[in-house]
Amino acid sequence: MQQKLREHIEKIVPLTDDEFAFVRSHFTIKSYKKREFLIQEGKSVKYAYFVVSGLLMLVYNNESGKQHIVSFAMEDWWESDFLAYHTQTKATMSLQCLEDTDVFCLSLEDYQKLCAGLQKMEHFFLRKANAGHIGSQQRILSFLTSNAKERYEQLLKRYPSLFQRVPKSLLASYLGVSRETLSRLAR
Amino acid sequence: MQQKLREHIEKIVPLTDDEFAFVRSHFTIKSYKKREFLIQEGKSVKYAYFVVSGLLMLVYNNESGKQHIVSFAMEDWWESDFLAYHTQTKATMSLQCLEDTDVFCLSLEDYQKLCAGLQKMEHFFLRKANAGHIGSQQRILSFLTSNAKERYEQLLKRYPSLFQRVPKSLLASYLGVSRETLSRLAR
DNA sequence: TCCCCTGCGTGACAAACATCACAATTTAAA
DNA sequence: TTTAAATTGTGATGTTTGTCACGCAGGGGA
Repeated sequence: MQQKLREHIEKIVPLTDDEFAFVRSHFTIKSYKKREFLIQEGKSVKYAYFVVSGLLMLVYNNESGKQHIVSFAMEDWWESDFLAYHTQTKATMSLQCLEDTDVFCLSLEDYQKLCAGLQKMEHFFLRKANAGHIGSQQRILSFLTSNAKERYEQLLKRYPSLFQRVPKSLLASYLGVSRETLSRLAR
Repeated sequence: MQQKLREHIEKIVPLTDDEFAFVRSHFTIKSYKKREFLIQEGKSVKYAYFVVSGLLMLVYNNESGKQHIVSFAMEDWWESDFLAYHTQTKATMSLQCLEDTDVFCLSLEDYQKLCAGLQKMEHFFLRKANAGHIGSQQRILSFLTSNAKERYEQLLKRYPSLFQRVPKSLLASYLGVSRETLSRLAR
């Protein structure tokens, strides 16, 4: 499990054993069962999470109780309600397990200590944040340029494994269409 | 003009005069006229830009020539085709002036030198990247949760000045609706 | 001055999509 | 095993939005 984290970081910045020991000391490990919540709307957000195995969804529930999936987080992804995390405010979104999931947890304080104590890690997180920003912008672009069917096909192409792992109704909620429409598209 | 850049950075990390001189030495200044391009689709992306004054739009043109606005960049914003910039590939988007605009330009090489030479600046860019990521995620959320009219009202509320500064057809293109639909909504 | 281009509004119609209702099937829990 | 809940497909219908067409007003350049 440690190894997973180390390999992930070392794709961007190589670490000595001592450095990794330092990094490692800032994280805690937790395991969650399917349907459990890592973050609940309205509560404070203690951690950012690195997914070792399993699958999470980041969900926003609007006033009328409709759920909108902002993101799926699979193996090797970082996830949190980052707005609430960084500003230390209450979560507006929830982070929930779609499968049994193992994560590394990083508190904001440890995140800051880690960045301050090891420039490599600040660099690592900068790269991750840039990638996250770019990824979100691509998703915006797909909303601007593509209709439901095209967005569905893009998702299918990019994350084929999702179609085995999550119900179609959740994919619809990620794509921004009703489950009925998605069902009719997938033909 | 220098002062603008310094104040912007110092909102996040305080700098000594020497440090700012070091920072400053990595940037060049350019001025563009309305309708000029800072980045053109298909060409390489030399710089990330910090907007001192004026207004830019980041645009994606699809195969059929329809234009989609990914982002407006006003005073104090950083903008580029960040995917092409960071990966040193050809631009898939264009960055164009909507008003006469003054910018600081930062090449990727200078960006890397700046981050490596002054941890404060790596920290600064990390904060900016996180903010950018969070901002994009909010925009995704507005696509998921809101119809055209609601997105229009959110934009109106958040960036009221845009309505004086850019034609409605471009706002439509940012919101992901046709200019006709926007025209009918705004009543 | 005249003219052309841009921006904006609006009517008519078509396409995309949401919603409601119901049924069939699969999955999970008791 | 039995029962309840979750998942999926599909028809009918209404709403939202896009597309095409047209007219009008204002501003800048020849």
